[in-house]
Amino acid sequence: MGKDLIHENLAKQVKNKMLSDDLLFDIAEVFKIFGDSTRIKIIYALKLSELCVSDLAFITNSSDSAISHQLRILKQAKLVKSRKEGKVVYYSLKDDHVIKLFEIGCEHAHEL
Amino acid sequence: MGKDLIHENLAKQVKNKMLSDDLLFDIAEVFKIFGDSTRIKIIYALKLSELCVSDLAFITNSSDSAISHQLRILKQAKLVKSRKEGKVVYYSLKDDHVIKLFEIGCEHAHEL
DNA sequence: CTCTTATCTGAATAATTGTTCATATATTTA
DNA sequence: TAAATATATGAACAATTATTCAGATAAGAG
Repeated sequence: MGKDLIHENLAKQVKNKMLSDDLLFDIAEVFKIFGDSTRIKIIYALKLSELCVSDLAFITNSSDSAISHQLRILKQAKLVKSRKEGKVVYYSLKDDHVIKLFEIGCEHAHEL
Repeated sequence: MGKDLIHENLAKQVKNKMLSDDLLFDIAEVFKIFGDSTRIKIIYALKLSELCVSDLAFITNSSDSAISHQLRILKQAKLVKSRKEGKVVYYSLKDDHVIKLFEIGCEHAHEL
């Protein structure tokens, strides 16, 4: 027999309706990407304009290296895309989802 | 003189338009809360129904203690609220912002 | 070709964080 | 009052992660 459940029926019903662990994990992963100050700064900056690594380093007061690392993470998460022009790599937001997510997070933060 | 900037005007313009560090930090904090599998499971479960600690522990296959810790974090972040009825504490989502954020994150995760 | 510049990368470090375990608090029941 | 139950809490531990530093690529300039 299982543990005593206070609201057995309700709890089992909810458990049956739960999304798959894989999907829930992926959802958490998306949010994790947004959950870092440096990356949020990058996202907000890219919301304003396409920018290269050293621009972003200047804008966010970070090192080129730190920004490059974070851009790799953002790119792997398919939140930004890049194009190369000579020595310079230009980054921009991949789609409107990113902007929507940012804006709703922003609204919530305002309501603190 | 400052560092050489590749796109001096553009970078300075964007930097001037940046949100305050405090606000950007708060935005990142909101997302950080969503960026954990256990908490995402809790949020999704509470989207379906008001639930108590042990219900959530059962639903998420976690210990009561782990859930209690996470609920404290969610409550401090003003994402959930609680009411006490005897020995039992019932948790629910605080507002629709939480649901909206979850759903957009969900959409993006689907598009992987 | 050589030098400089822009970006990237890997390893090391420091800091943060989620879970567990033991225990505490609060409330109901016997 | 004493026992049982639901939840909360603090410390310790393990795992993850962001940054730095040194150095590696890649591309243009001289």
